[in-house]
Amino acid sequence: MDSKVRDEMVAVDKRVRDAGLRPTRQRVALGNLLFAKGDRHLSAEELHEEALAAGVPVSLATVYNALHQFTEAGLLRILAVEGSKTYFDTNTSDHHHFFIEGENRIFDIAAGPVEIVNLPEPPEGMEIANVDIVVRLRPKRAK
Amino acid sequence: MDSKVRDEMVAVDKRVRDAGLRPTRQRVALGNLLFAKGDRHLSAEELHEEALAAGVPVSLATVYNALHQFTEAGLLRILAVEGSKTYFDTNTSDHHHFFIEGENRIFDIAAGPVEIVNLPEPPEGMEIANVDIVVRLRPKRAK
DNA sequence: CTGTGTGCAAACTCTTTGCATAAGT
DNA sequence: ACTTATGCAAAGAGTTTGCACACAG
Repeated sequence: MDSKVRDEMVAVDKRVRDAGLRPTRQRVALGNLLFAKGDRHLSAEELHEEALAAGVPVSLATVYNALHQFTEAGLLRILAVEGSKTYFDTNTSDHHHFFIEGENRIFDIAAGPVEIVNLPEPPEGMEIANVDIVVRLRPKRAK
Repeated sequence: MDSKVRDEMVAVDKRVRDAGLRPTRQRVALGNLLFAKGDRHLSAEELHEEALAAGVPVSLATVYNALHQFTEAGLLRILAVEGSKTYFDTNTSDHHHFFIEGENRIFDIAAGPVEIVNLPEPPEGMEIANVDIVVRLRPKRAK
């Protein structure tokens, strides 16, 4: 194994530990799949399949557990898209998404210049947790 | 029955008819519940309960059917909020939402001045169907 | 060792479907 | 009459839970 990969695994181990979770085989393996390749948008089932494909025989229930624990720890965010499945985003910073109707594909909008103006104040006693923008796309129809 | 209510029911009948749907008792009754009171955010189950409470013994399957048919006809929109339930919005014009974490409550952001600047171009061959902004709120924590 | 995590299967929730009956045009 | 809609119950998808066994500290 080259040193870069090993460093990543050490880093994931630390992230999991810092989140107050035991760095078990399964959690570290899932963490590696999630965090090693940049920003990802995954459902539990997709991650489960990836794990099996990677030779980590983790159960689906454990994948759900890990995803929720990571989310509580701030390592993941849940994406607000309609549809039956829950998607998790490995990028927890403020950024936004394109969503392709019909295909259930999601990808990031480059974070840079997008900005919302004139957002109203939240009601008394509430504060803004975050702002999600979803730009729903459809195939351009022929003229 | 006063003339205003009767006029509303005639209008709903026409909306349903214009959508290419037979104005059956159930669809008209559901349409009235949906459209008579301004903008609403409802799940299928909530609408079902309202219908029963209003003395319209409609089945849950029919509520789902009607909601989807109305959505296809452009009379409703599906809200993009995470969570297991699907919410339907009776306001189909471009507007945005506050979402209260934990309570699953949704309400409109006054449409007026909110604006997004510097939204990137959609990828080749795609066009924007719509843009949803969800502002997630949480209770302000004491200082 | 001790306690937390995991895996399995069963349970649960929300939604959709199939088919006989009822209602609209 | 003819066709489409409805209601019921059962199936389906996604997710969660309970409990015995395994593993990390």
